[in-house]
Amino acid sequence: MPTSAERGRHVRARLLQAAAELVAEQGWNAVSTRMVAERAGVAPGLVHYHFASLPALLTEAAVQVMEGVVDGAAHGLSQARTAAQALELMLADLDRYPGDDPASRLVSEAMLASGRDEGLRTAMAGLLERFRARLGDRLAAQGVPDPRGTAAVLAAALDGMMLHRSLDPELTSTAVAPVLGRLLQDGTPGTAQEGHP
Amino acid sequence: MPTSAERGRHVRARLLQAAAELVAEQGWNAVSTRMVAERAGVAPGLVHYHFASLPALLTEAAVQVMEGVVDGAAHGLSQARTAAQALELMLADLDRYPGDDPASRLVSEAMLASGRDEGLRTAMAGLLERFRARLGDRLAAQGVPDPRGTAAVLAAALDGMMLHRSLDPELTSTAVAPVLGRLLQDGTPGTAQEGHP
DNA sequence: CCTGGGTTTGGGCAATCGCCCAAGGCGAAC
DNA sequence: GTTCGCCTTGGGCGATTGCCCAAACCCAGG
Repeated sequence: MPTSAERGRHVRARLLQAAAELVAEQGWNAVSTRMVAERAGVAPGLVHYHFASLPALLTEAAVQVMEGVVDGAAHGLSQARTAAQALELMLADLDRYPGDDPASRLVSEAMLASGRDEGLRTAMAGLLERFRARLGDRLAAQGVPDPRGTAAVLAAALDGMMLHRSLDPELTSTAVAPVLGRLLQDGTPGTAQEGHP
Repeated sequence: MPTSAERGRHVRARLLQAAAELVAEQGWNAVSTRMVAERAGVAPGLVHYHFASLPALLTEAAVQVMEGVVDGAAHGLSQARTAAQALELMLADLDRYPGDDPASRLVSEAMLASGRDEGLRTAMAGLLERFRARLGDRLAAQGVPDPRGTAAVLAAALDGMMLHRSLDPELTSTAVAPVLGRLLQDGTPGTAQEGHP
């Protein structure tokens, strides 16, 4: 028999999940408290009992989902034994998040909303930094030149391709794999200029 | 002395510009007809005289701005004489659109809104295709391998870095230049796998 | 049985929303 | 001077918004 406090925590979790779904479907600032309550199957007033405000609910919901995405990608990455394998695993993630699925949209919506919400911005910057660090460590272990800078560019490229994919479904992982493979090669002196701080 | 039709066109143009500014500042679906009218300095009712609906106004405003961005970048690109120069020009554009400026935000907002607006989606897909084609032609003329695929990845990487830059200001053009430079080198057989359709 | 604290309900508040429309302003054509 | 057509105004419509709150509810502890 669950105590009332436990039932309350369950309702809170359902509100968070409903909020994450709706942000992905309707857009960050098209989500209303009543929509969230309806999808969660509770009365409208409950939203402001469990959360201080609507932005606070959306921010907590987005951060929760994105932590799962980053940790999932980083965990898969830790099993790679070569640079090519790491790239292959990252592109598998690109297929898991095609750009028009709920998780991808949630991330994109949060990225834009972070420009107007300071708390969300710092939370997301922390997540990005964590992902870069793990990816950079993996690249360094494989002897990739400038692992830290390469990780930053690679992370950005993945995010960008996620966005572009919804405009061009042919931007598949097999299409971009040979191009990105060049990123992981040794730099040929003279062609690439120096200057990374 | 401007005729009334000419004054009408001028008001229409002001509404478009006000809409573009507000989408960048407040987000796609946080813009209201009354906000646009106020910034344009006209009565609220005028919005629905010049435009069929609010989404129609926002879509036309966004497409207009993005055409300018793409044409500007493509035009600058056409002056490059080497692959390294082309990369340099593209990174200069990255500095022009740091990710938290009005134009960058407008593009990002439109990219997300395109998932919920069919007309906007096709318009943006056309713009992306146009930019890729020009970039691909330029890369092909410099002997870059797989110019078409490289252009697609490069365009996505630029968009992604634009987004990441607002989370990490240190992601400057000088930081990523040496990394991206490797993309333009000849592929070393054996390291990059085949498979581009 | 009763009391107390956490949870839940549903309605109320003022504000804002997209869209509409009757009415007026105003230069061009006659 | 009168008529015509485009442009413009400001208010009104019903619906929806975030947030609030009095009251009911539920269950464990005394």
